[in-house]
Amino acid sequence: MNPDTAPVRKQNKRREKEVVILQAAEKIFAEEGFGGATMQLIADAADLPKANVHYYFSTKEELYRQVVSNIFDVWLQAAGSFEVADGPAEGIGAYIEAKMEISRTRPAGSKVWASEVMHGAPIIQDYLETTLVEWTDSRIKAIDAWIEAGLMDPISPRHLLYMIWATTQHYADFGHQIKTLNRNAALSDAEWQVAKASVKQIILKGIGVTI
Amino acid sequence: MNPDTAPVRKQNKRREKEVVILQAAEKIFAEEGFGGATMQLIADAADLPKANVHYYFSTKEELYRQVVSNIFDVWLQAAGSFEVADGPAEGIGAYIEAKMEISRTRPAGSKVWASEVMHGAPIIQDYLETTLVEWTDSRIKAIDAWIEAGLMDPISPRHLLYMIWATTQHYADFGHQIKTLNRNAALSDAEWQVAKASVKQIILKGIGVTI
DNA sequence: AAAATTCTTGACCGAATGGTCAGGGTGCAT
DNA sequence: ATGCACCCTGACCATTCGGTCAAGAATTTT
Repeated sequence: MNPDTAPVRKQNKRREKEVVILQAAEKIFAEEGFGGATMQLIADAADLPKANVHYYFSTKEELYRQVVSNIFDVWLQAAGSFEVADGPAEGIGAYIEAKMEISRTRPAGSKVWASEVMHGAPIIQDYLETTLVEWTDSRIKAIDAWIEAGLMDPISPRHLLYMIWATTQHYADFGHQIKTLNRNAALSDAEWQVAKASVKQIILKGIGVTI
Repeated sequence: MNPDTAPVRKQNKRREKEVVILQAAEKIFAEEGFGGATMQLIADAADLPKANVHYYFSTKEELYRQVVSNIFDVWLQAAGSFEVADGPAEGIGAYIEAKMEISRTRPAGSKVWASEVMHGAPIIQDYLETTLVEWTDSRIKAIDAWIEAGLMDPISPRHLLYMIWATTQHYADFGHQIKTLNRNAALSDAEWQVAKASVKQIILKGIGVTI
C-alpha cells in the first residue's frame, strides 16, 4: 500500500517491537523488582509469547540492563536544564521542574533506577563511577561559582543535589504512599502544581535564592 | 552455670533466635528485594539450616511481614520527636535529626520499607491507610498551628513532610550511590554531621524558621 | 519464483525455590 | 528416671523459572 515499503521497514519493525518489550519490561521490573519479575510476566505485558521476547533480548539481565540504561539517559537529559542557566534561581529551579516532570511521566523508570541503586547498582556501577561522578563534580563547581558570586548561601552543593534528587524522585518512587495519603487518589494536575511549587520554594529559599 | 537457668530461659532463647533470623532477613531482603531473596540465603546469613528458619517463620511472606512491621515501628518511634516540641525549630529539627540517625543505623530496614512501598505496599497497605494517615494528619495540624502562630512560612505541611522523608531516607536508600560519589568511601562521622547540618539548614531556612 | 534471511512459537529441559516431614535430639517438670 | 513438649535438620517434593530448540511462517533479495 505505502510506497515506502523499502529495506528500512524491517529495521523499523524490529525497533518498534523492541520498544514495546522495553516498555512492558520497565513496568514489570518497577512493579515486581528484578528478582520478582519473570520473563513470562513481561511477555504477557507485551502481549507476546515468551520465546519471542527471548528472540529480541537473549537474557533477562540483558533486557534489564537496557531498561536501566534508558532511564539513565532520561535522567541525564533533564540534567541539561542546569547548563543553560546563568544563575541558581533559573538553573536549580528549572532542574527541579524537569526532575518533577520525569517523576510524573516516567514513574516506572524512576522506580527501576531506585531499585537498581538500592541493591548496590550491580548492573550500572560503571555509569555511576564515570558519567554520574563527572556530572556531579561539574555541577558542584557550577554551584560553588554561584556561591562565590554571592548569588546563594554557602551550603554544601553535594548535599543540595542529594536533596533535589531525593525529593523529586520521591514523588515517583513513593507515589503509592503519596496516593494513599491523598485519600487514595493520584495527584491531580492542580496538586502536582502545588507539589512542584512547594519543593521549589522551600529549596530555593533554603539556599538563600529569592525568586 | 548460671543460677538463672529458669523457666524463662526457653522463651528467651526462642526470642533470641527469632531476632537473629529477623536481622539476617532484613539484610537479605534489603540486598536482594523480596523476589530476589531466598530462604536459603537468609538461612545462610543467620547461620542456620533452612528448615530451622521455617520452624520459626512458616513462610517467606510471614518473615517478610515481620521485618517490614519492625521498620514501621522504628519509624513511628522517631515520629515522637515531633510530639514534645513547642515550635518548628525544635520539632522539625529534632525530627530530621532522628530520621537521619535511623538512615545511618538501620539502612537495611529503610531499604526494605522503600522497596515495600515502591511495589505498592502489598503487605502493609493497612498500616498506611490507618496509622500513617492518622499520624500524618495530626502532624499537618501541628504544622498548620505553627504557621498560624507566625512561627514559620505558610508552606504546604504535606509536601514539607514528603521532603523530610525523601531527603532523610535518601541517605539510606541511595547510600550506595552516595558512597560511590564520595570516592567510594562510606560517609565518615564528620561527613554525616555535614549532611545532617545541611539538610536541617536548607529545610528550616526554606520554611522560614531561624535557628 | 525460488533462495535466503529473519521472525514466530509450542514444547521442552535442567536448575533452583518455597515448603514439608519424619525421625532424632534437648531440656524441663514430676 | 521417665514422660512430655519443644527444637532441630537432612532428605525430599511439586512447582516455577530462565533459557533452548526445531520447525514452520513471513518477508526480503536474487
